[in-house]
Amino acid sequence: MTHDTAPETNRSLPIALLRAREKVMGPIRAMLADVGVTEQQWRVLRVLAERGTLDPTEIADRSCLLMPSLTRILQTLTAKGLITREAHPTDRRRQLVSISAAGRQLIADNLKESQRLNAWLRESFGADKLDALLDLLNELDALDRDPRG
Amino acid sequence: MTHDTAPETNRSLPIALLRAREKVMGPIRAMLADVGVTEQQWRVLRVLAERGTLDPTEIADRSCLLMPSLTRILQTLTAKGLITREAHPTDRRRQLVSISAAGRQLIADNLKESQRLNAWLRESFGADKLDALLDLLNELDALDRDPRG
DNA sequence: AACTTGCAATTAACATGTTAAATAAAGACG
DNA sequence: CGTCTTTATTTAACATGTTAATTGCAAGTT
Repeated sequence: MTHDTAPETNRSLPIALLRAREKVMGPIRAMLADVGVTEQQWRVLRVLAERGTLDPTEIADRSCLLMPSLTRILQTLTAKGLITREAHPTDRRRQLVSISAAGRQLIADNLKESQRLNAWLRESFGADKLDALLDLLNELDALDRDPRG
Repeated sequence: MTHDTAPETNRSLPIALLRAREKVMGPIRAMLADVGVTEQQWRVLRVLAERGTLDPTEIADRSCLLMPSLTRILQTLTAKGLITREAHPTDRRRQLVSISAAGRQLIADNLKESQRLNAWLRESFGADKLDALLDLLNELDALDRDPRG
């Protein structure tokens, strides 16, 4: 039975990544839903809390969002009062985005639960396996050559 | 410096999964864009080609899509002539969905390129690491307990 | 200065993700 | 048989993903 078919979805990396992500994100989304922010909004807030004031391009890069999505998200976060935006002093094309006090508070309010979920994952899945998985994923992401050769 | 912050996004599993998925999907999306189907439509077609006639609920499960998304995708695929839908013989709530000849042809047309991309990944990333990664992802997905304990 | 090129951010258009509610039909049950 | 509960699918509403086009500004060139 070696006829020419596509690989089983079980061994398909894209789908395996999708399923794994769904497994991990479910509880996090549930937590965030209570506070009224989405997963992506949470990512943006965390990046801003970690790195301080940034321009949208760098936020997009660090939070793994495309610019069009980020544009809308920044509008939403501004409307919610969780971030502030100011003009760049020397380059009028750019903006500078910062997290607000309310934004920091939102993160603080959810930090413990977030850590609890992380801890559960580490225990449940195994710290060694989790680290191995993170290493493999980061290595995969580091592959920079294009598959068109 | 052990002040209480969220973990760096570098070691955040959700983001690592997202980045890895993006790395893998980029080339695949490029291939599919030439044919005019999206990644999700491609997943549905592949599941139908693998397993034959299925009802939407099982398609959703196997292709990792939510029912509302699948509803729209099935409409699109029907309009494109890539699938056919018929009423379930005994249960009028359900449908039976099958891939059409044109759908099979589309898969056949892209199978070689799809396999080439897979082969590139195996070589570039390493067959051993790829298998280890898939195993870890599947194990993670198999965790079924809820983190609310 | 006028022109060209490049970059940052937005907008547009369409597809999907996500949750909740609505529909319709099957099953259970008194 | 009629009612209640469950199941399969769809619809609604809003947020994001994705690609292409657009706008406003910066920088380089002649």
